[in-house]
Amino acid sequence: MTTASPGRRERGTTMAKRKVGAAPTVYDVADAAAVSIATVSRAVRNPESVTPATRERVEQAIHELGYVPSAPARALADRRTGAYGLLLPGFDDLEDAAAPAPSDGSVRITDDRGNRSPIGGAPLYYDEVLRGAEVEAWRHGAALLVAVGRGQGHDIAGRVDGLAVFARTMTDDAIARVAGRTPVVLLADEQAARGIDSVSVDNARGMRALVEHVVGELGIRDLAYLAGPKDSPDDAVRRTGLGQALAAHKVDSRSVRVRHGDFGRARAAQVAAELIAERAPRALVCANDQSALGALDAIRAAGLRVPDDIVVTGFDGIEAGAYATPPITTVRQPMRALGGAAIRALEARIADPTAAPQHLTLPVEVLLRESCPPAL
Amino acid sequence: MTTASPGRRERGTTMAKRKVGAAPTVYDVADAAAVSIATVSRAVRNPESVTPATRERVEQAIHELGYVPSAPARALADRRTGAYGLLLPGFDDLEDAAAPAPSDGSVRITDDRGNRSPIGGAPLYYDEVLRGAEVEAWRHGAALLVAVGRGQGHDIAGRVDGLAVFARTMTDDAIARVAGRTPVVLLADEQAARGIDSVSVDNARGMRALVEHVVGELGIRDLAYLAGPKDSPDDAVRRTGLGQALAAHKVDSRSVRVRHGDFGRARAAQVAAELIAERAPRALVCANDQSALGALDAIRAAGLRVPDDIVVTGFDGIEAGAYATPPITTVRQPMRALGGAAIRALEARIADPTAAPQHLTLPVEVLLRESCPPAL
DNA sequence: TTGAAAGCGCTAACAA
DNA sequence: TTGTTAGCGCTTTCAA
Repeated sequence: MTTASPGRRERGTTMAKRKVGAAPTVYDVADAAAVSIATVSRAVRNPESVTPATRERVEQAIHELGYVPSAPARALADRRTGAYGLLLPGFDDLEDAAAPAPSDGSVRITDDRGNRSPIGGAPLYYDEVLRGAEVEAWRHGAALLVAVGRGQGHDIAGRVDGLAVFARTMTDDAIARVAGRTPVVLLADEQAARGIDSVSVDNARGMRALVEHVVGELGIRDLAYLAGPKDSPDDAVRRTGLGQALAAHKVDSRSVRVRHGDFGRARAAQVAAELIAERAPRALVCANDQSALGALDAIRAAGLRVPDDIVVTGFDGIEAGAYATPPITTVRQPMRALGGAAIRALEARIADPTAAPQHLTLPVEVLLRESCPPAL
Repeated sequence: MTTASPGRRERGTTMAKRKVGAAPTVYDVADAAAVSIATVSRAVRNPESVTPATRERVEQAIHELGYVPSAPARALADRRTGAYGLLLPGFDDLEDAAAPAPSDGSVRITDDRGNRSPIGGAPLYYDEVLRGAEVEAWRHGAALLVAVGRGQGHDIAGRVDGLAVFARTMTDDAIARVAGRTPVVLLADEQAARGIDSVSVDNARGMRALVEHVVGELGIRDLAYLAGPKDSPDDAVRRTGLGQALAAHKVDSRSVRVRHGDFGRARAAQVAAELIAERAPRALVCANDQSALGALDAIRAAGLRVPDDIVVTGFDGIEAGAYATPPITTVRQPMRALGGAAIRALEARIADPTAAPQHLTLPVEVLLRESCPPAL
């Protein structure tokens, strides 16, 4: 090292020249305000700890230089990043962001009749959770890092003070590893009996309340259930709620025909059509809204009316359900609240690392819409 | 400072005891593998630069300790954070994430008939952009930080290597300030004539192609336009496209009645009803999908059929449009691609800070659905 | 109230 | 190939 190397020592001198183009640092502010870097730090973090005059000078310098504190430097010194991570499940169609295809003036025209390019309902759900989490993080002065699950989740573990992970986006193993290093909260995982904090939604009670409405209020006892995939935990808990409602009203659960779909609209339409061909139930309870949309298709195709001939219910509260014809009665999940609660759980865990694992269950809400008749 | 202070010097000794509970660092790995911290760093960053034997030992130690590099430390040394920021517009209803309302066993039942609790279509749009951005960031080994616009955007400027900002989420002033410190790309801002990079979508051409289909292919010359708010830039460019299509087919644009809505479904239904009461057009071109949904409501209420009596078109490609009855012909925005392109623009800007401002316009796609009859 | 200086965990010269 | 060491920009004792 020869001469003009701008080592830390030299930066403090009033003569130090700031490298042009580089972002201003505390040293630059300190120089400009003729104080030490410690004072700059104090003026920023704890304005009361410096005299008004000094504070004024520092603020002035900060403004003139356009100084913004370096988050990494702060994080290193603080030993906390001030950021939380949210790990979303990945979908299979993540490739199309790659195609830049700049405009050459032509506009592609696609015949989408028959709905060949479906859009899932799931993204909206995650988006809402994300917003809830972001807002809550912001309230705590923290930022939110998002990642789409690619098994590991490892890559962002070193970037955050805590990680909220959606059920089934990481292997249990990977979760255990990460949880050993940083606080983790499991989202929407009702099976979360492990020693890890979790926040989920009361699927079972939601379905129970919905079906109790159909059976109790509407007096319908001839039901069918359009289920999700056989291995879906979500479907399982919803079905539990269904069973409870039936039991509460002394409806023999064996009288309820159950058919499995895949949570998708198209498959649901097929399954519902078969069910109706066999014999139309008075009410068709669907495991999710997408399935209910499919059921609507099948019922319409069969020349029957909703809710006059068949009452239909969904689950989730997706947008398309509200816009369907008729709008679908459903159970809305508290998506924003879920995201917010996840961040709060992380904060709590950081505040008390030794507390027993917390498992929070958020309440859902039944939304009555036109696919059910008004209470009799 | 007295004795056992684990200063940096001492950490390197083989006897250094790691503070329990704290995340392991390069020093811990170095101790365990009996190498220097530089070697650990090399083994991690550039495995080829160490001998296989050393690499093996280091990897072993890393695995045993569960070591994950500290992103802040890396960022500080590298002078880059390895993260990009995405600033989303905030909605007005951001407060409900606060209500935790833990389950007390009750489930609220709300009568939502008449769709009193609408969900906007916008979130899906942003969610898709977000995913596109996340995937692209991940491809580049970077993380994605999201923030919901609160005017400043200042808070995350120090956390990222570049910031993608949606139009109208920050004041021009704030953008200029941030842009002075870190690369910024404006999203979906077709007015972006400033010296800042931008990526937007070809709204005008999309609308033009859509209307050319209606006029040219379907031979409809009796149109009405259901516009958005009078001050909406999005609406303005779409209307430009409309005008171009009309001109191309020699339809007098004064013959096209224009009514302003607010991009929302309810208002659109009112406006469309008035329009129809006056005189039903053969085709109703709507400024966005939500408006088209409202138009559908009004047309149905008027006892008319779509597309037999009136052809309806939307814009955006939201999910609900595909699920409407009938499904709505629309222009789909390349949302994922938009997010991906934003990140790529940021990378390009970082690679060459002095290049002239880039303005990229992505092509859209027309989706023909049942609200338009098949080409004659 | 202010300043000096150590140290947060890592990278990258430079030396060996 | 490996080790030593000087920072990266900030916070925080400790002294003055």
